[in-house]
Amino acid sequence: MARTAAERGREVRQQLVGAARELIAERGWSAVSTRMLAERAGVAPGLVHYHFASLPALLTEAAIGAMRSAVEEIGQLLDQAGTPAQMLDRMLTALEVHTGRDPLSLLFTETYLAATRDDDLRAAVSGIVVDLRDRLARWLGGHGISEPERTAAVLAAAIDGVVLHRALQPDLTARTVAPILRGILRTEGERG
Amino acid sequence: MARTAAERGREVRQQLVGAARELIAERGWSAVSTRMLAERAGVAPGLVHYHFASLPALLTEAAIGAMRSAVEEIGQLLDQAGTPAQMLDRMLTALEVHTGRDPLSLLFTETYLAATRDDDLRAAVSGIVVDLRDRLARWLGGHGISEPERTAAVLAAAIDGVVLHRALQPDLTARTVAPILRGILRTEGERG
DNA sequence: CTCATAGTTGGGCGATCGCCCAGGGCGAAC
DNA sequence: GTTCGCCCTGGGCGATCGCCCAACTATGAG
Repeated sequence: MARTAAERGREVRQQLVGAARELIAERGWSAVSTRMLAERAGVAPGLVHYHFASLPALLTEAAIGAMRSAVEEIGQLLDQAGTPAQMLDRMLTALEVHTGRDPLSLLFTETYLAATRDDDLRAAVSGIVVDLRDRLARWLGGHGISEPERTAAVLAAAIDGVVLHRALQPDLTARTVAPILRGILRTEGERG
Repeated sequence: MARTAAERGREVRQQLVGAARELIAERGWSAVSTRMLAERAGVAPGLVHYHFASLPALLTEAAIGAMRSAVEEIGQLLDQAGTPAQMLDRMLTALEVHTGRDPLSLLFTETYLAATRDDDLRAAVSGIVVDLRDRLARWLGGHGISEPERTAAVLAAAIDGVVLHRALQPDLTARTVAPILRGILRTEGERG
């Protein structure tokens, strides 16, 4: 088949993925319908099931893709940071954009929840989280933090928790959280 | 009206609330239907709209009630704990029951998300979280912890984050988390 | 006993759901 | 110029949705 038609096809597919990311955040994972997706993407309703095997398949692809991109961004942030305290500050500053009610935050939390009800999604999300945790642990270990694996796990969870709470408590800013959360990072010499 | 009939009515209403708590956790907030609720509660479908103004009203009452009970339990836990470290241990031990995929954990996270899309629910949830945060802050302040308000906010968020992550990472046990999270608790003398 | 009232029943309303599919458009291959 | 194959259209399928309501039961008040 032709370049142009195939290209338009790819573009439609990508627009559906983008619409899915928006709508999962706006309405919630299980409240997204095929017709809503088509309208948001500006395409005919039938196209959803042409490009994707099912509605869950589209939602899963959209969510997993977004999570992979986010982990990649955090990975770059790690490479640029010098000290652990600086890393935490940059991480929280980057998080400042996410009010907890922004599309990306909500998409992530929705995906966590949906993953508890879908085996394929759970495996994919779990893999991504483990990947991030391991990268974070390696970085922490290389910068003198004791118990890097457990610290990385708790730090990742705490940050997600802050985003979750921030949706309801807007005063939970990076500036507020950073000094407290820094207590998690203990160097080898210190004693907790 | 009679005692017995009124009592049976109250009982039916309570069974619907209980069914709502189960089903929100199992299927997700927006995937709970009136017919599912009636079947789970063992009552006729029409009763849902006899006892409750709407489906969201039932879900909201169920979720808010569960959250209030949980906060009350944590309050009692605070009264019984001696030192901050002991309090954290007891809190995490109590949390051990919640695998992150248990009904209560999922109900809470579903409620957080639903609250971002419903003003009434958001106001109610926000009030409960603030209440818990304040009680925790008062306790921390009274036990020599510096910056009790911010510490309480971060601690509450971190614990919710751990529960969220535990749904996908079962190895995130209380034993693993406690020593790291303890770093958040700094006494007045210490320097972060 | 009669009436009023609260609780209950089960089906019906229009709308929407996921998914499907017959058929049209259209550039590439030959 | 004909054929092929991919992309796309839009309506239809049965099921389910939230909500409603006329009719029925049961029980305390008069």
